[in-house]
Amino acid sequence: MNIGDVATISGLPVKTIRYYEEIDLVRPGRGANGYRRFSDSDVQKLVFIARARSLGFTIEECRTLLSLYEDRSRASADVRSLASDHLDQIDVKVAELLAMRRTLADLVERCRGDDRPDCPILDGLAHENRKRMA
Amino acid sequence: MNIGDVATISGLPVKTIRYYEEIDLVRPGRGANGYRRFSDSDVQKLVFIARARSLGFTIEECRTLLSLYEDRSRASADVRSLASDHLDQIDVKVAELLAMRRTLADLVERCRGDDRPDCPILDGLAHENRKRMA
DNA sequence: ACTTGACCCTCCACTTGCTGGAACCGGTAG
DNA sequence: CTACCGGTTCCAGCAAGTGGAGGGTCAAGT
Repeated sequence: MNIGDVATISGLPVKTIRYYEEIDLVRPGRGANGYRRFSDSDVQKLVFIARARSLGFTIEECRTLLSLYEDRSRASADVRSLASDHLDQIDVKVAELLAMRRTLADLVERCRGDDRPDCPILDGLAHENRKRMA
Repeated sequence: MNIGDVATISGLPVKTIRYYEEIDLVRPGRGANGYRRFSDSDVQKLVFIARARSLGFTIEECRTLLSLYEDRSRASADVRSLASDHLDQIDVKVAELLAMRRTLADLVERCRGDDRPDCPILDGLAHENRKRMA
């Protein structure tokens, strides 16, 4: 299969697939014309990677997941621990974002947003503003 | 003030402050010895930027916020719209992360995580898995 | 006066995960 | 034969810094 078809199937851009080859995530063969030839298992891998990436795993984590995927004698505990570490990281990120959201929403709410220069948002950014809770 | 003191006050790494100068967010003067000399207003700006960054504004957004900050005749509506756009972006990001979280948590939960190779996480990544909702 | 150590300087390379473009070759249809 | 789509390579760049090499400066202690 040519790279374009693989892109269609996996949902990954052509460029990204070439990049994944460059960093040795996949090793497609080559046809006589120099075109990459992707086997079914290459395609499988790319689909796998695309899913893992969409769940927020880094490339390195994907590499590890792939090697576990291909290791018929892996322990599912290894996979689980990788995944649940990642889950924790997601939770951390969500918490950070929600903290930002709270602060920012509070500032936005207090800003009239009219044509006058007076602006609690800028004031909040400029000065330590410990807001009184409720 | 020297860069180290500014770093202490703002909480920004020295390297980052130099980087901010490089991209023209601040323009400290220079002493005879070649050291950067930060005025109070430079420090103010950096504190401002540090806060804005910590709320997730990009550098370019910070640049805009700074110019609004320094524009005595700005309309607070401009600031408010920038901030509330950013708020929307945060919401999008949170929603994405929570979607990931749901999927991943579901996979993790279904994985026994023992020393056997059987693993719903890897299976989920490899095959389209439409999970039955409760 | 000399040395030590903490600061400061510049410049270059690297990070993550791609994305875009230029310049070129292969394959097929009208 | 000419389009035109698809494939190839390589080079550059994005955000937002971080790390290190290799050097200059300043203040204190001996």
